[in-house]
Amino acid sequence: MNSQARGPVKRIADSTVRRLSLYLSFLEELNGSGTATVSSDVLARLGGTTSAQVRKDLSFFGSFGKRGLGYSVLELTASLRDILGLGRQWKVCVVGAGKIGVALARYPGFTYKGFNIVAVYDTDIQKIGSQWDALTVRDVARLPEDAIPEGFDIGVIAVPAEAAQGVADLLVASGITAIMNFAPVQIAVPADVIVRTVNMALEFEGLSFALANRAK
Amino acid sequence: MNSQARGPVKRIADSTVRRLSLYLSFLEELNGSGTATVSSDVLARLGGTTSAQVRKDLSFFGSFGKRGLGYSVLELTASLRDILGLGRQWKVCVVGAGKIGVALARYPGFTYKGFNIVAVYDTDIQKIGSQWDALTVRDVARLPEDAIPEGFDIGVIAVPAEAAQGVADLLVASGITAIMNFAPVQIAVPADVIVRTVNMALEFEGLSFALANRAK
DNA sequence: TTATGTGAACGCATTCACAGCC
DNA sequence: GGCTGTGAATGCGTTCACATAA
Repeated sequence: MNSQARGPVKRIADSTVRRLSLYLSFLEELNGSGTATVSSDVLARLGGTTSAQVRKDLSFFGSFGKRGLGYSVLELTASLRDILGLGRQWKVCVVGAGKIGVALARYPGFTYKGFNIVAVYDTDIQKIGSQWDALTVRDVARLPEDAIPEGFDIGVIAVPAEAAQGVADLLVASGITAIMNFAPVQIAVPADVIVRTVNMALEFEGLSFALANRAK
Repeated sequence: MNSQARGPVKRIADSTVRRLSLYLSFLEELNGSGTATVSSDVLARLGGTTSAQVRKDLSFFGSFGKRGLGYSVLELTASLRDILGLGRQWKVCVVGAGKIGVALARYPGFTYKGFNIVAVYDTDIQKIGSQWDALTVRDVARLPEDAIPEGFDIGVIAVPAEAAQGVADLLVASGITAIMNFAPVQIAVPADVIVRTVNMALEFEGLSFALANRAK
């Protein structure tokens, strides 16, 4: 098989996808510093893993390197962007015009990576109509009628835990099939809807566990 | 072996710790609704896993249930809080008085879970001295001299990517051995320092991958 | 010689299945 | 009878080791 094969044949592990994202960020940095070529060994060191792991991760998607030489930084960057679906723009709508939404919108490289926040919704009558950078906060009741014409790809849940499931139901009913959930609860959705939950409480509790159980 | 054993004998998988945190959140909700007893099966359904998984997760730390009956919600809550190191208060200092720091400080249940933000630092002369809820933003240069007397347990990195490694070095030099990193870069620290990185870009790229590669 | 690509071996997390106790 | 606790079996991600190509 020669380079540029695409489309995973078997299911790809989450851990692999996370590492691919990491490799991409390193490649973009290397690009900036004018490096033309990298080896799996260098990428491994940057990512805290092994060269075999790097090569295996890439091998699921094709052959991108040259034996004896390594990988072209430019080409591998392009391949990874393609693999991760970053070759296109995703339209993101955010429900909940609070702190998390603001942090997201201003997150460095967010738009750059192809995630465009095109709409913001809230239930709070105080917030509806207010400006939010270039966007006007809309009434969440309008979400179902907006979703199709505006072509939202991803819905972000940035509301308190109690409201999260209701928002998820609304997103699903509006035809949105990919959800990023920042509320600290599990949400239930149909099998064909993709959900990822980022739960800061879990992260801190993991740190707490490590602290409490470390060898003194 | 009877109930209340403690201290993991073997290394515990990250995935296990995450699930324990999840179970705890369910238990707290059950507590609120006055439920006295749960089975591993109920916890499994809430967490999207299997009853065997729940029992196995708990078994690493002891025997907490009654055969034929299930688990006392109250007792298991207490045990999990203990296991996760949430029985005590952790003193947290945040470096970077930006959006993420604000989101953190106002995150529901953050203080409740035992994480107390006791200091905030920044390099920006504009921000130093300003009020940040009950706290005054301090000059990051003061961090090393504050760390020991104020007893910081955890340092939070909430600065841009470029500044993250420098802050990490400063935290380590100040004697802080547990770091929560919100900057979208890997940071290097000595082996005895615990680091957890929360990288929102990675989460979104994972969603993008799932979207791009899902069966149409 | 150097570094990739990959089948095979390995180790660990998950699942199974059932003995043990309420 | 119901549900826990756990050794054993399974499955899967990681690591190894080497054939392959520049």
